[in-house]
Amino acid sequence: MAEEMEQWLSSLLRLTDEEEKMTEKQIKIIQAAVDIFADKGYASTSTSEIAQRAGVAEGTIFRHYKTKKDLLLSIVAPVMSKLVAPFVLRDLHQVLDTEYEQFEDFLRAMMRNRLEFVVKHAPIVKIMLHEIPFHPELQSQFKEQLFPQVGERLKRIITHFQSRGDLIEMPPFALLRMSVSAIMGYIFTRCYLFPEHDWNDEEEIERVVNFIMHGLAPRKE
Amino acid sequence: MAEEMEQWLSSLLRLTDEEEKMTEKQIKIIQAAVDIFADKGYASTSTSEIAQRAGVAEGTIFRHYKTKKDLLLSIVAPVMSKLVAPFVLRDLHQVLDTEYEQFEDFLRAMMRNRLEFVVKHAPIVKIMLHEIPFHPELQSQFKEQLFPQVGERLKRIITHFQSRGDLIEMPPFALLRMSVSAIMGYIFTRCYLFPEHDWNDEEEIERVVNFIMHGLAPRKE
DNA sequence: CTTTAAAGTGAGTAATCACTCACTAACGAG
DNA sequence: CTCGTTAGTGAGTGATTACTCACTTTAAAG
Repeated sequence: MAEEMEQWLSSLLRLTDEEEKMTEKQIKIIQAAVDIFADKGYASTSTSEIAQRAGVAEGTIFRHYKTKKDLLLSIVAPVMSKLVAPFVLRDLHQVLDTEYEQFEDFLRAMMRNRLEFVVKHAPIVKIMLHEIPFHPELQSQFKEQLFPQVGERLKRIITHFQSRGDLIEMPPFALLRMSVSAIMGYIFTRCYLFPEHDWNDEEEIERVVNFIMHGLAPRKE
Repeated sequence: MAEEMEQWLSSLLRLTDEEEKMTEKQIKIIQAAVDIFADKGYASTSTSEIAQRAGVAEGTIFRHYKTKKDLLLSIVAPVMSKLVAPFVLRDLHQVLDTEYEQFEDFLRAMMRNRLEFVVKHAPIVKIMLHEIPFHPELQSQFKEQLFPQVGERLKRIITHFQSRGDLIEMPPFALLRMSVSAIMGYIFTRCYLFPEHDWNDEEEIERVVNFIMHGLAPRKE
């Protein structure tokens, strides 16, 4: 448990330096693993296939990663942290509680930012989504570490705008859920359902933001 | 291909009679498979484990299902069809193009109806969501058979209310996407993210419907 | 150059995999 | 009762699995 916590903290802290002190072959291994995991799923990918694709002996994989699951976690855990990093880092300049004058500015920035991230790391995010339900280590990282912090933080932001009269009276969790649904709905459709479609991101972001703003505005009269 | 089509049609037609001419042991096999598939995922479930949980010899599984994948498909395919059946059956009395006077009545009915279905078949829907990306047979059933029909049908419904001036001017696909996002967002949160939470479905449905109606209403002034 | 530790190798291993097959049991039709 | 078909069995099979280990190669420091 202490080891997991340490691992998670370290992966959070090194946000910039990726593939830092990795061997050439180790990078090849990661690339091959990401490719095949995303394509066939973790459980039906064999270490021999990864080694083959990476142009490496099978033993080399186990020199760097104790087990196959270790390889998976070393791929997924950092991205999982980074995916929610903007919500958990207190001193991040981009998204701070009071930085945005209007809720819609906050929404726009957040949606642009996270969409960009998912587009960039699409295969790993796909692996993440598929494997979280089956690996207790990832589940606990999500349910115990990430969600409470992120949820609390977002709830405070929403309550802020709500108390200003910008949002309808409603339990903050429900407001949060509907906002996130609308945003994730687009990101998911855009990146996983129809990645080939010729999307106009700015236009769609505007639509979603307007949808949320009108849908959650205080009811007039 | 013809065989698949036949299989899919037949599974669509027998909407009522489930476990019709199944042996006791065959039912046990299906139940065990659903349990373990939902729990550990298809790929990391062994046929021997299914047999053990079902209290059956391993050979019995292969008497009824040619392969392990055959077992999966016989579980997932029918539910996949039924999940979208209300949208594809032309003569279904519950949800017809012109039956609902208001768009919000349509939304309410649809959301209630599909939520009930997902609650009822939660484990199989979970299996479905996880396995669709990795099995071309399921993918094609979704992308080529189900989605075009359902999408077209829903688009027509939306266009209908749009032309009446009930919905904002916007590409129907975008309207559809945002409506579905909001609805699925709740169903997903309710059934998979926090199934333990004490949900008040009627209240939440009302929230989501209002969210959609206000978010997609024609802009005043 | 020498030393040393880490990186890389690939044959080997026990376990497990999906699946087969020769066989028995059950059971309704004639 | 007899026959034929289907349901059910479980030991057996070859392939594949994640992982090990004794070994070689690489490379940087002294």
